[in-house]
Amino acid sequence: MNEIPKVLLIEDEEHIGNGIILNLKMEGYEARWAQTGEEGIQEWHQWNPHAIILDIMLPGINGLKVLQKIREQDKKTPILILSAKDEDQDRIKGLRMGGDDYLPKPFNLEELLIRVEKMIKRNSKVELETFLFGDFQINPGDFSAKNSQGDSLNLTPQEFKIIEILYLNKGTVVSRETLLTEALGYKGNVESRTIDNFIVRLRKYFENDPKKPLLIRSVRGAGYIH
Amino acid sequence: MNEIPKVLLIEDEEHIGNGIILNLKMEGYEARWAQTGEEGIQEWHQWNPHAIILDIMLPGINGLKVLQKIREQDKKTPILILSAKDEDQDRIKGLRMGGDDYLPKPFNLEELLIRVEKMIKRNSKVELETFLFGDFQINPGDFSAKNSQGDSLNLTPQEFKIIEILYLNKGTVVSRETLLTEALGYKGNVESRTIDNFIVRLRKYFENDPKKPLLIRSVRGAGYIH
DNA sequence: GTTCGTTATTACATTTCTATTACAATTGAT
DNA sequence: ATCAATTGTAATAGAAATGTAATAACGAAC
Repeated sequence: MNEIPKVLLIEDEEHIGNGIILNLKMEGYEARWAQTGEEGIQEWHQWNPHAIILDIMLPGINGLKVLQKIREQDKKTPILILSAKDEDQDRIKGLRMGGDDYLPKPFNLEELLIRVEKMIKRNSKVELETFLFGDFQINPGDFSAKNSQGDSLNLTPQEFKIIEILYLNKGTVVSRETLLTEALGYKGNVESRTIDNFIVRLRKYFENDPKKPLLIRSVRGAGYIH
Repeated sequence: MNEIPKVLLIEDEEHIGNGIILNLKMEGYEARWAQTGEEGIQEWHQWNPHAIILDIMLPGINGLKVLQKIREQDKKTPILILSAKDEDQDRIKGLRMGGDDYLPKPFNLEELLIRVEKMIKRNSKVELETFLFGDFQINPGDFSAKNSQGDSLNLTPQEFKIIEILYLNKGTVVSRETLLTEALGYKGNVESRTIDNFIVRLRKYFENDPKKPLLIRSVRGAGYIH
């Protein structure tokens, strides 16, 4: 449910493809690689990526054809065109046919990544700021959390609020009472194990060893600290 | 927002400026020309254009400074950077600082115009084009939907509006309230199952297994996400 | 005004989340 | 080591959000 941006690369050359895919993944994208136009069209349709990097020079079906085919049905997904030719007319043709951006080969990898990032950003509403809790990236938009291993889970609203408060008070102890009143709109009766139970659950989610918690530690007589 | 798009050019060189302004006007834009950075910032502030073409090499205040200044206050208006230098690092710096596109001089005028057009288009989300929702092609003209199996159905206006909003917010959660107010001009009373009922119907249309929805998922406590 | 298709409301079922309870385990003071 | 206080945990009751059907209200076309 968490939306890591998905990027589809359509490129036939082995070493270029490997390099791009590797870097996309290092930037935190989900990346797939289609080595032919047909494969690319199929992946686009089935996988529905957030952005496409398309090499114009492909064996078999031509890159511009692929572009055309995709644009017939899908005007939205941004497409970055790669090409060995830097001729004005090629560039113009590519852009006219629905490419969103154009990068001539050889290209600078950093620039490619920036352009991909920009394409994706401008196409998706600005998301709420995610934050890091342990090695989980927390997304306040949909209460989802994802780590680098690809584990993914959805928090409930209350679970999220507790995490958020702990995060906002990182390094200082937060009392049960604060958590009860701030996270859940609570009135009296602080003598309950409600928060403890949430903490148990959250530790199961986020701690490597829930029995020896590192992220959410108890401070006897005071509360919890992150 | 059905006005003529306004384009601001910030460029010191006489003949280049004349050429661009002339062509922008021929394309049907309203175009203004600022010959210095200061003037450009002032025009941007007062005139509020839909897009800005900015030459990095300016006398007096530096072009990157102008970019920075504008971006401090305005993250949205697309800015196309012109530069005599085609160095990777300049390009990357310009993009990093908030430029939306980059065109090295000398540039092809037609390409400039296409890029400006694209910047403006993607910034104003007016879509009367068909779009893909799941494996259904949605046609905003008549609210019809078709998939590759040849199934075809007609949405009602409200159903379409909801689909459209979900589509335009792909990847982010849309609250019931938003759907209620945006899909139909709704006032109060968000405590209604109206939206849920629409969602039920839409899932029956579009989901393979409406009981395990993939296209329109619920996010408890938040809304729906596509 | 009647009919038909669409949208809104209501009531209730279902699912999921939260709060409570009872008790176990741990901690720190003595 | 013992004891009291505190924290951890499982089971489960209770609450809240969502799913769904039935039906009422509405509005356009006739």
